[in-house]
Amino acid sequence: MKLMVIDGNSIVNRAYYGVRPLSTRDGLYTHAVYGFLTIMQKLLDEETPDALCVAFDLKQPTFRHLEFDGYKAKRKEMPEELAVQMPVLKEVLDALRIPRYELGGYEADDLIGTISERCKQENWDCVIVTGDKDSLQLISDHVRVRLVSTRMGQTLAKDMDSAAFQEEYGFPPERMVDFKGLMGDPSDNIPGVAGVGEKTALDLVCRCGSVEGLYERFDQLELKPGLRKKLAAGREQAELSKRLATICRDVPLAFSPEDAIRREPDKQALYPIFLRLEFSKLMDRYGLSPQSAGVSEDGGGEPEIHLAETGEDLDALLKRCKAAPWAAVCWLSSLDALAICADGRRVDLVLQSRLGDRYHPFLLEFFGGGVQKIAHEVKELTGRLLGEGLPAEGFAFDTALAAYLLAPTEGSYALERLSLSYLNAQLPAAALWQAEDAFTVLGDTSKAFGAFAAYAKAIWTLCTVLEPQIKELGMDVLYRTVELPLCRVLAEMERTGFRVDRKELKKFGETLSVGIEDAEHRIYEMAGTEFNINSTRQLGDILFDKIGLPPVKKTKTGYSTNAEVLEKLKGRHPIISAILEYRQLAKLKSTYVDGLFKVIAPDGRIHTSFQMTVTATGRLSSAEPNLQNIPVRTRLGKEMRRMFLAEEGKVLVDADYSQIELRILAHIADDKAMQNAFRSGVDIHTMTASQVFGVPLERVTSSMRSSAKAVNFGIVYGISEFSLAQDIGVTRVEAKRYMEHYFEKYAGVRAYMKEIVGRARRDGYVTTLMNRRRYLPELASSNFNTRSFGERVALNMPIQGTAADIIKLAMVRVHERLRREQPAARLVLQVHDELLVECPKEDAEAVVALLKEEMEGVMALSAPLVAEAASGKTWYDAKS
DNA sequence: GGCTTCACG
DNA sequence: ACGTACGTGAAGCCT
Repeated sequence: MKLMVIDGNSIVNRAYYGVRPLSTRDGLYTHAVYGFLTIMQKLLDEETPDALCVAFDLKQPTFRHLEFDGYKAKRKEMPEELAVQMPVLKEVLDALRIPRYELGGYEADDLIGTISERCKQENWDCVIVTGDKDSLQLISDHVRVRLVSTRMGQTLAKDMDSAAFQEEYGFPPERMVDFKGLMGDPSDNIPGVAGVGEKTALDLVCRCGSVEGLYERFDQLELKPGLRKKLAAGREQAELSKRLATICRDVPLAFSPEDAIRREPDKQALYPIFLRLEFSKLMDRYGLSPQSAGVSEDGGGEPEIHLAETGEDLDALLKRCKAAPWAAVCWLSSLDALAICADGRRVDLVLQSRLGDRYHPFLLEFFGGGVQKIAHEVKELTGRLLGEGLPAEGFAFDTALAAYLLAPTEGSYALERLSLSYLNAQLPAAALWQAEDAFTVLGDTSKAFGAFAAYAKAIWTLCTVLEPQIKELGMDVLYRTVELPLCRVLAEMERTGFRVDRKELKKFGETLSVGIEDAEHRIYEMAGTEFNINSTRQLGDILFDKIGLPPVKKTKTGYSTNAEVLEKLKGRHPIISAILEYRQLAKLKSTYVDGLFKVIAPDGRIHTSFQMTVTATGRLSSAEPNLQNIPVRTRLGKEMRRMFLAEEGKVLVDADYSQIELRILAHIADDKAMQNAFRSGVDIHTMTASQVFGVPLERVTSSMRSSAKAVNFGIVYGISEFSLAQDIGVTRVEAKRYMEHYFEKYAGVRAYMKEIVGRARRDGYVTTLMNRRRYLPELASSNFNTRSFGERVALNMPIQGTAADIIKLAMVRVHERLRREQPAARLVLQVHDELLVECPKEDAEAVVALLKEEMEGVMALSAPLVAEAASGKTWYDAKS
C-alpha cells in the first residue's frame, strides 16, 4: 500500500509562481489553486497511491524550537494574491474529500515527518510531494520524495529515493541534518558553524557520519589547525543547528494511513466552487456537470432540431418568433443558413439550399422590426445583412457585447468561451457547421446540424444568464441606449468607408522613397558599412559599439535606440539626425503609404473595422487598417491627411471635443476651480500654468503653458512626480513643486484622486458616469508595480471611459439625426474624441451645426462639453 | 510569437 | 527600496 502526502504550502507556492496569473471575471486570483490541482493530478497519475493527504503550515507564535525566537522570523510574508487563494484551496480539498492536516505550532514538514513515520510503522510506502529540499532527510527504504519544480510553465517532479540522494549528495539522507548542522542554511536561518561551507561540511559528514560522531572523535581527527579552531568554537552552534534542521517525527497528530484512503469527490460541493473559479477544463476532468452536481440547468440538454422545408414551416416559425420575447439567431457567415432558437429548447434550421426561392422572403421578414432577435456579434451580422440589401432591425441583445460589458479585460468573447464559462457547457467545434460544405455534403449532415443548433441554443441560454447580470450591475441603460444601437451605426460606417486619393498617395510614397534612400546612403556613409537600419540590434551595435556613443538606456534584449534616446545623442554625432529622419520616413512609407495602399477596396475607399469589445476602458478600436492613428503631430506626417478626402461634390466635416477628459475630471472630481476655469472660457493649460508658476495669465509663456499641459495630462493618467520631471525635463523637486501648486489650486482633484483609489480598493472595481465597469484585481497585489498600476488605472479609467461613453452616445444621436435631417450625409470615422462626416457641399454648414449641437448636448457636465467643427475637402483641410 | 518602435487619442 | 503615465494597432526583426 502506498500513501502520497503533499506539502501544501510548498506546492501552492510553486504553483503560484510557476503558473501565469489567472483570475476570474470579478478579479479573484485562481492560478495557485489551479496549479496546485494540476501538479497534484500529474503526480497522482504517475504514482497511483492508495491514500492521499495534504499537510499545511499553521503559523502561530510558537515554533518548533521555542528557545530560539529569531528562528524563521525573517521568512517573508505570503503575497496577498496567494493568501486569498489558501482558503479556496482548502475548500477545494475538502470537496475532493482529501484529508488535510494542520496543527498549531508545527510546520508542514513536521506533520509530513510524522505521517511518513506512521506509514513505516504500518508497513506502508510513503511518497512525499514537495518543492522543499528540507524533506529529503525523511527519505528511507519506505519513503521517497518527489521534488517538484516549475520551469517555464512546465512541472518537473524529480524522483528521490535513497540511492538517488546518495548519488547527488554523496552521503545517505539521514546525514542531511548533520550536513546542515555544520554548513547551516541561510534560507532557513540555520546558522551552522562559522567558517564551514559546503565542501568542508561534506568532507566532515563523509568522514564522521554525524555531528556527534565528529566531536566524539574530535581529538583523533586529522584537521587543519584553522578548521579545528573553528569547529571547537562552533560546537554549540553545530548541535543547535542540527536540532533546528531536524524535522520532527512525533507530532501529536491523530493519524493512520487508512484515514487517507482515496475517496470519490463530493461533486455537489465541488461544482459550485469550480463554477465560481471558472475552472471549466477541470470540471470536465472531474466529470462535473450541473446534472452530476444535482443542479438543474434551465433548458439543459440537446436541442430539438427541426429543419424548415416548406412555406408552412417558415410561416409557423415566424409566428413563433414574433410571439416569443426574443429569438436567438446563429448565422453562417455567407448568410446561406440560419439556426433560430425562440424558446431555449427547439432550434429551427433555415437553409437556402433547402428552401430555394422561399429563403430570401423569409430573411426580409425575419430581420425586419417585427421579430426581436438576439445574436452574437450584432455589428458583424448587421454589416452582412446590409451588404445583402436586407433589413437589420430589432436586435434586442448581443451576447458578445454583454459579456464585454461584464468583463471588459477578458480579451476574447468567442461563443465557445462564453458557453464554457457562463453555462459550463462545451460547444462542439465551430468547424462542424462553418465549413464550406457542412450542409451540402451528401449523406450525413446530422453532425453539422447538431452543432449549428447547439450554437443557437447557447446564444439563447447565454442571454438568460447575461441579461440579469447587466441589469444587476446597473449597465442596462448603457447597454440599451449606447452599445446596442451603436452596432448599427458602426456597421454602416464600416460599409461606407473613407475615400482615399490613390494617385496622391502613390506620389507621396515616391517622395518618401527618395528621402529614405538619401537618408540610407548618408547613414551607411557615416557608419562606414551597410547594415539593416530597421534592426535595432544592428543599429545598436553600430551606434554604441562601433561609433562608441554612450548607451543611454537598455532594453531587455540590448541597447535602446528609440527616439527619446536618439534625441539625447543628437548633438554628439551627425548620424543620429539621419537615423531619426530615416525612421520617420520609413514609418510613413511602410505603415501608412504601403499599408493603406494594400487595403483600398475596389470602390476606392478604405473600410476599417471598428472593434467594440477590445479596450478595457470602453473605447472603440480600429483595425485592418487602423484609421485612428493616422499621423497629425508632425508637419510631414500630417500630409497623410490630404490623402483622405470626400467624394466629388461632397466635403468632410470634422468635429472634435475640446479637452473632454479634463472637463470630465472637473465634473467627477467636482473641482470648482477647474469648473470655473472651463466656464470662463480661458485656455485651461494657460490657466494651470498661471497657477503652477504663480504668474498672472498674461505673463504665461509658451513653454510654461506646455509644461502645464504635461501636468494636466499627467494627472489624468495618474502621474508620479518622477515621470512628470522626465516628461518636461525638470528635476524631481521642481516637478513635485508644480504638483503641489496644482493641487493647491485644484483641491477637488486631489481629494478625488484619494477617494477613487480607496473606493476601487474597497469595491474591487471602478465605473464611469454611465456605469461602465472595470475590475481592478491589481490593487490587491503585493507587488509594488502591479499595485501602482492598479492605482493609476483606477484614476484614469473613469475619465477615459466616461469620454468613451459620451462620444458613443453622441454617435448614436448624430446618426439618428443625420438619418432624419441629412439623409445624404454619412458618418465615416471616429477617433476617440473626434467624428468625421461626409456630406454634400451644400449641407456642410448645417452638418457642422448639427454635430456641434449633438456632441455638446450629450450630457450636462458641470464643466460644459464643447465641440468644434469645421469642413473641408480633405481631412487635412477639415481639421479646424 | 515576443520584442521594439512609433503612430494616434 | 521599489521604477515610473492611460488606452490602442501595425510593421519589422529575430528566435
